[in-house]
This record gives sequence, C-alpha cells and structure tokens, in this order.
Amino acid sequence: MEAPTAAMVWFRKGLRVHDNPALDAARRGAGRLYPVFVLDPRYLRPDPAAASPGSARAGVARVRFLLESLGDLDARLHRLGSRLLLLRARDDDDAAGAVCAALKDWNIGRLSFESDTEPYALARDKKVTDFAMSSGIEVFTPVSHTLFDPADIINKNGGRPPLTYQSFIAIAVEPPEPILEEYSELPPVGDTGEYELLPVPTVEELGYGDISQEEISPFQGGETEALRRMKESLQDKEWVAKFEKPKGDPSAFLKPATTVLSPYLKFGCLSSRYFYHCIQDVYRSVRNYTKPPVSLTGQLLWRDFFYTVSFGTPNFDQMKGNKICKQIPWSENEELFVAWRDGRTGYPWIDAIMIQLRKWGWMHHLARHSVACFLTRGDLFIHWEKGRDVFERLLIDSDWAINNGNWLWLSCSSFFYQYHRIYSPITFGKKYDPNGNYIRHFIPVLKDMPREYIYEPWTAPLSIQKKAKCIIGKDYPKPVVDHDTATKECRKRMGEAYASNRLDSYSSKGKPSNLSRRKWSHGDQDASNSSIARQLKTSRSD
DNA sequence: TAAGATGTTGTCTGT
DNA sequence: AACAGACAACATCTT
Repeated sequence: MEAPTAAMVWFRKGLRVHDNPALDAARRGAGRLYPVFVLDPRYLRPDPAAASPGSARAGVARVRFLLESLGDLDARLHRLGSRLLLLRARDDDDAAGAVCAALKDWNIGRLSFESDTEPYALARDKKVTDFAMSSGIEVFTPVSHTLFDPADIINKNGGRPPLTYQSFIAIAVEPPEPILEEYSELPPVGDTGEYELLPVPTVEELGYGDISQEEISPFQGGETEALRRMKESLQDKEWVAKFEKPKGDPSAFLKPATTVLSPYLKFGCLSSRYFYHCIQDVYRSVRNYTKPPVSLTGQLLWRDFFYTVSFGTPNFDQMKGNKICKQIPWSENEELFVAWRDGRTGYPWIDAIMIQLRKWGWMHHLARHSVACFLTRGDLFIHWEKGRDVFERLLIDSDWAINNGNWLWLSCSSFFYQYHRIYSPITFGKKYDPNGNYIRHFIPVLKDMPREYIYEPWTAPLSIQKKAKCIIGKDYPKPVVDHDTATKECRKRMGEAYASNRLDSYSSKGKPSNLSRRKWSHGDQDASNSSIARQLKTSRSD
C-alpha cells in the first residue's frame, strides 16, 4: 500500500460541493481524490419507441437537466483543483460494475457515497459495498439526501414508519445542521491509467437531435443555478413567511407560485439541510411565519415523510403486496390512458397540464393533483401505477419516494381517503385563470377560443369554433368522458372498493388496524436492516 | 369502548 | 372578496 490514501467519492444524487458529507469525508487525509459519476446508457440513450422524446428512463428535459448538473459539478470541482471523472457503464443499469472496476484499477483505499434508500439504489449499492468490503476498501455512506435518517425515524417510531404527517413531525423535530465550510481546494485527482475520461456530453451528442427549436424546460440544472434560485426565492422574506402551499396558483407558469427547487433537491444540486437552514434564517428575521404542513419547511418535511414511509414499506411502489395500499379494481382502458398521457382528453385544463409535463418536465403541485385525480378516482378509474410511470419518466424532479407517495395519496389508496373530494377538470383551473392563459400557451390550437368556452370548448357554437379556427372533434378532441357521469360512477366504485377492503380486513379476524399493526410488529427487532432486506427483494427490474 | 376531533390543497350555493 | 355550510363521508388518532 502506498502512503497517501487514494479515496473515491461516488456521485449519484448529491450533485453538489456544498454540504456534501461523502465528499467531505473522502477529501480528508486523502493524497489523491477520485470524484466519479457513472453514465448509465439506459438512462441516457434515446429510445425511439418511447411515447415522447427521451430515453427509456427519462424524458429529454430530465436528461438535459442531469447533463447540466454534471457539467456544473465538474466546473465547480475544477475551481478546487479537481474534476469530475465520468465513467460509462458497459451494460445497461450496471453502474455498480463500473465503480467496482475503477476501485480495483485505481487501487482505491477509501470509498464514500451518499446513502440512497430507493430499492433500485439499495440493490446497486449493495454490489459495490460487498465488493469493497471483500477487497479491504473502507466504505462510508452518510445520510445527507434527506433532513433525517429514515431508518432512525422508523426505529424511534417502534420499528414502523409513521403513516401520518403529524406522527412523523412529532419524531422528526430538529434536522442536523449542514456543513457550512467552504473549500479552497481539494486533493489532486490521481492517475486514471488506461481510462478514457469522457467530457460531459450534450443532448445533441447523445443523439436527441436539435432540441433548441422546441419549447423545453426553462429550468437549468446544476448546483450554481440551485443556489442562485434558492437565494432569489429567499430574498423575498414576506413571501417566505407567508408561504402556504395549498394557496398557490397552479396555472402560473411565467412566474411559478413555488420555488421550483424540487428538481435541484431531487438530484441533490441543493442540500435539503442547507435549504432548511436558510429558511430558518429568514424565519428568525420576521415576526410571523407559516408552519408545517403548509409552510416552506413543511414541504421539506413532506419530502422526508415520503422517504421514510417508502423506506419502511415493502412494495411501496405497487398496489399488490403493499399493506398500506387499498386494493382497488381499477379498470383497464388503453385508449383512455393514452389520451390522458398525450394530452388529448378533450379537457383543456387536463391536457395543458400534461403538455406542460411533456415539454417542461414540471408542473405545479396542484396541477399534478388535477391530472392524477382525473386519471384515477375522479374520472377515468385507471390504475395509479400507470400514471406514476408517466410522471416518473417525464418529471425533471421525478423522485421515487415522493412520486409514488403522491400517487397513493391522490388515488385515495393510502394516506388520504376522502374520495368524494374530486377536482373538477373545468372549474378548478378556471378559478385561478378565468381567461385560460395557461391553456392558450400550452395548447396553441385553442388560443383564439373565447374566454367563456376555453375550459369547455365543446359547448361553443360551431360558428364560434370556426371563427377561433378550432373545430372540436377535428382540431381539438371532444371530451373522452362526460365528467358528471364519470365522477358519479367513480364515486360509486370507490365506495364499493372501500367496503370490500373493510370486509377483507374483518374476515381475516380482528380489526383492520390491529391486524396491520400485528403484521408490522414482526420486523421490529431490527427495523432498518429488515426493511433493507425487504426492499432488496423487491428491487425494480424494469 | 364509543365518540369526537382531525386531516396540506373539492365543489357548489349562498351570504 | 372571503367565508360558511351542505354535500356525503373516508381513516386515524385521542380521549
């Protein structure tokens, strides 16, 4: 062994220099530092068979966001005398293989990477950890993606994840302070031998063609932009102090009603702990401020809530085998599903949101609620997993725990059960944006439809449709379902499904709540390990 | 144990 | 403009 230790920091999420415990640990006492990111072909390769531009895993907006984030990380490392080493996985989904090979070839003594609780990541990281252990490489995997350690919260809750927000925040009180130290330099990068070091590719170089003409996400990836955006948002102290998530305007797109920091949190361009810390600074300087669950910090706690529940719940991302998920006989209808996915339901409010999703990879939270409700319990009665898949691929802030958690919520499968509260695809958007500016922007064919018909263009007289150069049924689709009758039918089916779920619980003796509690208590001895084991068994293979 | 309070973000009508 | 109550009614937690 050489005297100065070679350390590797493996970036996956956590694409930042600030408040990065994995980087911080790797640099300490290291003679040489290898900052690595692995490009996964399956994530980046264009998939012509996909329903919209992008790879099999990600829409082109998120591919671009990731590449921008990597470019920015590389630039920031350069300023500290380092650089990002991009490796290419030889096979699809085999980042672990590339890391293991580099560990061996570069004679790495210490490896650190941020802990990741997603099933896919747990399986991937286990391969690397097993290899490192057997090779005598020291491994450090700090928790820094979330405010709290999900395993720790589960332990403090008696081995079960808290299933309500209130019970969660009763345990999750004060998150750890971020690392505030700013580096002036990092250890030099060591010899990389035979390795071909790739520059960060552009979307064009990856084969997506020229996307500069298309309207794509206005949000630029990277830590630099994340910090700029956060500071800009927090500058308006009154806005921060008065922030109430449910009161935001989902139709605001020129200036969104939220911070739009979610994609930066998803990739870890922004540390949630640093963000939390900075919000607290603002709160200290004002007299009154809103509180969780509606406040800005409340949003970060929701994020941690879903991370924690997803970590402690086997089969969290599916209905079957998921103990916290209502079993509902969703109907199969490919035609209706495709109309929803492609923004052709005939309801302009719904379609505009789906088109914003495809182009920008981002929509306001309440807009997501509208379309999720419409697809599932509100109108089409289609399985939430189908909608989840579409969001998972297209959102730039696509986050496994949060996306699945919200689909469970919106479909009234878990967490939220008031299925008679249904968003209207006509009036909900209208109350924020009576003129329909949002619709006119994302569905240009409707741009000249008069204000009184913009949310229900099929009710416009033919003469008006002609004048607006938009014939319903030809230039823009007729509604795929009648909302009033579809909603009634959905309510009825939800009622039946709930009754059947109650019956199932009672018939297997005991009260439903007690039953599920008994089942949970089996894994109490070592909650974190047992849930890791469970998660590993259910890791995604798509 | 039964009853009451509570739950981030529904819609419609009426004041 | 902002709010209250009806609508029809869920699960979970506390008392």
